[in-house]
Amino acid sequence: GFLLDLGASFYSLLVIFLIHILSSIHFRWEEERSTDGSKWKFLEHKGPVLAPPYEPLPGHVRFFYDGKLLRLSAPAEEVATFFAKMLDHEYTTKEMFRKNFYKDWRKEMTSEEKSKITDINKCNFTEMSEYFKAQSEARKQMSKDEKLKIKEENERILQEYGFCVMDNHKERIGNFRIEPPGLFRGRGDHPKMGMLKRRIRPEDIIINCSKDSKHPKPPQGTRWKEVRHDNKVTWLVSWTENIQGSIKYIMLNPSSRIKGEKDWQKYETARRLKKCVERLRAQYREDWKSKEMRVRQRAVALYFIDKLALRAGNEKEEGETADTVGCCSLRVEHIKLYPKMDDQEYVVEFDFLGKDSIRYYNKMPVEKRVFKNLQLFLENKQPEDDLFDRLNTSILNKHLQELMDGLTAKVFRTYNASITLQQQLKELTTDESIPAKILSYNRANRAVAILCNHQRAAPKTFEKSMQNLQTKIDEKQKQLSATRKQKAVQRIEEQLMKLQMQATDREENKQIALGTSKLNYLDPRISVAWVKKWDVPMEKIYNKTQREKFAWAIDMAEEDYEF
DNA sequence: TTACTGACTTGTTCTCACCGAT
DNA sequence: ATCGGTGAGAACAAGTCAGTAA
Repeated sequence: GFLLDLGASFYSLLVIFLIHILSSIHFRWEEERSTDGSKWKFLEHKGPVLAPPYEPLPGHVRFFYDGKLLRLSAPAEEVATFFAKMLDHEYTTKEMFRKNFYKDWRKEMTSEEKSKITDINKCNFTEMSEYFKAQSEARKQMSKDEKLKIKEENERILQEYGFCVMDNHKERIGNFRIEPPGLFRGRGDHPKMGMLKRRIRPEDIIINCSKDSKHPKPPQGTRWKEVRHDNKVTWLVSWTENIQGSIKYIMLNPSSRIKGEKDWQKYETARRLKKCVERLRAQYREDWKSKEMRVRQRAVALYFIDKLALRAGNEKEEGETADTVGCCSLRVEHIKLYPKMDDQEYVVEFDFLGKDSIRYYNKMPVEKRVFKNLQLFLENKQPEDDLFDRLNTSILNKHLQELMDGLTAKVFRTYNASITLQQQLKELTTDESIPAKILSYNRANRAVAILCNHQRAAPKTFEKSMQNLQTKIDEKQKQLSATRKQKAVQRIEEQLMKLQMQATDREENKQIALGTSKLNYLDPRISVAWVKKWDVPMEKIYNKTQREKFAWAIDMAEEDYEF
């Protein structure tokens, strides 16, 4: 037995070794990964591109306070220009925005300015605003030559700062420019809107690279805050932002090995969930009956996360951010229970602001047991109380971790999104023309976007662009009826059909955003397999950037791939 | 147990270059 | 040559989740 074991393990080792060699030739995302948690061995880069220094306004651009001309000091003027640039936005009229801006602006004023400027409503920024509008107009009017110059300069900067070397590969960096100073906007009803986002100096910046690399140089006469060599993290540059006090990073582009591998891993975790999801579902249904309140809450929350693809819902510090919630942080005021609604029983109505203050509104019939539990959770509570008062994301994720290695709340979103795409593609695709297939693909993608509540405001140009398409369709139809020759008829019919598909697609997509799910939730191998199976050109599904991001999947997946 | 930090993913919206129509 | 619509990419905000300190 011992010898047999030895023999068997020798052969399996050999096989693993051979596979390893073969794959390392073709797939850099399958190169050796270390087990000690280090993310790289060698990292060299040129550091960030800093925001350009402030250029004072020309003398003829004036600022008026209470109708009188007032010359501002450079620091006060700079902050004033941030406001002036936003004058056309609705939010500069919001009380909170103006209040926060004014408070931070005053900090930049000289004592003389402070004593003169006492009321933001008496400030007149219109000349500044007009000046910036004229500037951007002038930029548009530049000659071809001038534009080319700028383009070449940008390209040069990209070549110099936009790449790094990580281990044996030259990799594209994601955001190598430091965010310029400006006024913080925030999304939704944000308590900090209008605050000054300060300029980031070299002294604020931490550089991360390997010891044996050529370290990036700070600009003449300055120094970095720190240069460290931490290969347990993937970022190249970091700094602390002053609005929330959080850390911002410069990291690699999604096309990089390190991001691609992580992405792959994410979908592999979701596929492992697929294998045990029925067991987990049986488990939480059982837990609805538990005698422990915390277990029941956990089970109902998990049911929502699974069924409705809700986010986990961490607690947030009050007053620091917009008031938004996810599953675990739902409050009593966010749901309504209807024992009967129309012809359905036990309906739960959800109405709350989720991530980015996007509204989530849904009515869903639930099982009686869930309904009864929800009634129980609501007992003796005020609207602003937590629905799940015995639960938070940490408790939930610890529980999930016990059920499956690597399982967290967000894996359910990935799993449900990907499995939905696969099912929908199977259901919707028919062996018709390419445009018809693409419509089917987009419809499958749409089903996922709806599940994940990826809405968008209908584009401003929507009606117009629908009209344009319709005009084209009408013309094509006329052209068709005017054509006699068989060959030509067929060609025009095809063109017409393509336009009609496009119109349907656009119409159905009016308020749905496909991008987020495509980029973050759908296992790209499903799409790659579909493309191969139905002979659809890859470019119809993924543009250049997406093909780069999903290069690993394009290489890996064959037409028989199953999520 | 809770608070807090750090690293990383996910999200919307803005901007601008490109391209076809006029 | 110019114009306007459009898609891609940039910008940057806002989540998730693990780890550590209090």
